[in-house]
Amino acid sequence: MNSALGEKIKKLRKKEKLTLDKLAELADSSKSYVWELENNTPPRPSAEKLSKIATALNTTLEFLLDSSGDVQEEDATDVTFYRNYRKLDPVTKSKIRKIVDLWDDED
Amino acid sequence: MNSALGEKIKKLRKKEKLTLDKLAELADSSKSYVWELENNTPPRPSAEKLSKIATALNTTLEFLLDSSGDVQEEDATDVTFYRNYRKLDPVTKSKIRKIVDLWDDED
DNA sequence: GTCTAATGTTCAGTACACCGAACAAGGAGT
DNA sequence: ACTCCTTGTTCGGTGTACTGAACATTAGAC
Repeated sequence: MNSALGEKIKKLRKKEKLTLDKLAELADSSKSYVWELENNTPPRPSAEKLSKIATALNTTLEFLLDSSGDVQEEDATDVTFYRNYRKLDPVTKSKIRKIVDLWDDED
Repeated sequence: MNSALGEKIKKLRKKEKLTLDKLAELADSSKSYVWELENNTPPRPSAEKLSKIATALNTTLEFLLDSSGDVQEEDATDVTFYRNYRKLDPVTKSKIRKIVDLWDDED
């Protein structure tokens, strides 16, 4: 079904210059399974495993699962941005949201 | 391990006034399994299932998996905000990021 | 070319995800 | 009380996630 997942993982792993073994270690997994993820793509991998793999690859689970296109060049920055944003207090958040809404409207 | 996951799902489901059956249907699952998720908490549920459940509950997988505290009151808005943000073009994104960084610095 | 070390691939086995269907417990009527 | 309907719970079975260890391949070094 989701053969894109494997491609993404492999691509990101290469980008980070990690071996199967190393990624497996970082993600608390086994290299054999990481290999299967990249090539055979098991139908329903666990959220925990994928989540660990995602953080090891500096991306998010949501990105890995998203069936939409690639992009990913600035994915890492987007992720950290969101992490920072979420830690802000509600008031600041809403201020930011308003600003973004302005940009979002023109079109 | 993660008994918080079950609690979160149950809480959110009640909040959305959904029955086990309804949530299962929305999330393409079975009520028996949703029940297990809420009570027995299986050790490694699949990312896909949890992801569908997350969207059915208007939250994100990351939030469900996060072992940190609750918050969640404005989780829904945060989520949609991030979804909107990601669709913006890189230039606009970086402008916004700069703005947020300003707020992030005071502390 | 050979040797070695690192990386990648395969395979068999155990534990569990996930489902359908049966069963139990409310709850609202009468 | 009893009936009906909705919701929640239990249980057995099938397929597969995930692992460790064996095996294969590649890449240097000599």
